[in-house]
Amino acid sequence: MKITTWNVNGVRTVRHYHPWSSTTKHFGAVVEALGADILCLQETKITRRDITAEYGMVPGYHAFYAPCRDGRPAYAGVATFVRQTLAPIEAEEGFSGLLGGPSLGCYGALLDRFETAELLALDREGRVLITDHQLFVLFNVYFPNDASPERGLYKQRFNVALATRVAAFRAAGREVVVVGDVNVAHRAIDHCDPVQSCRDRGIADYDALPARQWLTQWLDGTDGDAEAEADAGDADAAPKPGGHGGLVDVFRHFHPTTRGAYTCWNTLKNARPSNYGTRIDYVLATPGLLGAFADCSVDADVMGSDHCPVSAVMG
DNA sequence: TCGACGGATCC
DNA sequence: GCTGATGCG
DNA sequence: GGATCCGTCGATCGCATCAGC
Repeated sequence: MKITTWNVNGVRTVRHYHPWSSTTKHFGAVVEALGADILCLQETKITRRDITAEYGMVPGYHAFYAPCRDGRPAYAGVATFVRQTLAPIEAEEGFSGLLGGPSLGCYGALLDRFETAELLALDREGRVLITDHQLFVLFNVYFPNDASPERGLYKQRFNVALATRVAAFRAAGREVVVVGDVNVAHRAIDHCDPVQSCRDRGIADYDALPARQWLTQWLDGTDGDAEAEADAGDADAAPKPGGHGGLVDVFRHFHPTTRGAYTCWNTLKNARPSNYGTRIDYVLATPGLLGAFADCSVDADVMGSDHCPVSAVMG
């Protein structure tokens, strides 16, 4: 089974580009050509009104959309396509449970630690879809960009809130996969020019950026969510299935030293031909699932966006 | 990224 | 319809 | 003096939408 994540920068534009520009006229053909069993798209930039049959009824797949709900039609939005032969048990739009529609439960400390108004503000930009695939719960996430200080703060709050929901599933014994555009180049190896990045961000060390520190802590399992804190007092306890111990960056697990494996290139700088990019799109999984994965790859030959797809194969 | 520019260094 | 501006990354 | 190197700085694109004509 193949899981693919791709920030498409507009779901209605991908079919115009290589490798399907000349042969592919229909969005469904692009989905089929990608060959994923579960396809997670970010930055769909489409409103519910504009989801025509071409985008909403893809042959062979169930389609789930979470558009931006704050009034901006061309902003953010995620979509998950699941091959009908492995239909999810249930799907949830957003992560807060406050957007209405079906719910997967398992909110843990979320509503205790966040005011409803803030949760809604974090969840109404169309950044999260959750699907239950029995073996695991899948989060399709478009994490916020932190270009301005205000958005940096928003990103930090979003990260904590989302991690809290993930932790709630894990505390209930569920395995979890989180895929999407994390908008963080985790380590220096994930950045084409770490020195320039430090200059741009006004930091002395590459790891000093708050979003990078947060990702490190999330992967280490020391991100301070409520369930993790509860477990911390029980240090001798053996790790339980779906329990803590962080998340695994599946690409780095299989390719720990590969350099230049970037997933995003700045269009302003025409940076893709020279591979002047960053690795900010990830497949993250609970350690209990690691044995189920066979590989994870960066599909840099697929054009049509400033990002390329990342695929993980199970079984 | 690219180019332009300025300062430091070398012979 | 076309054009230019805007918001976003 | 003249050539070269290195660090810094600034400009750059593409998509979706909307206002105005």
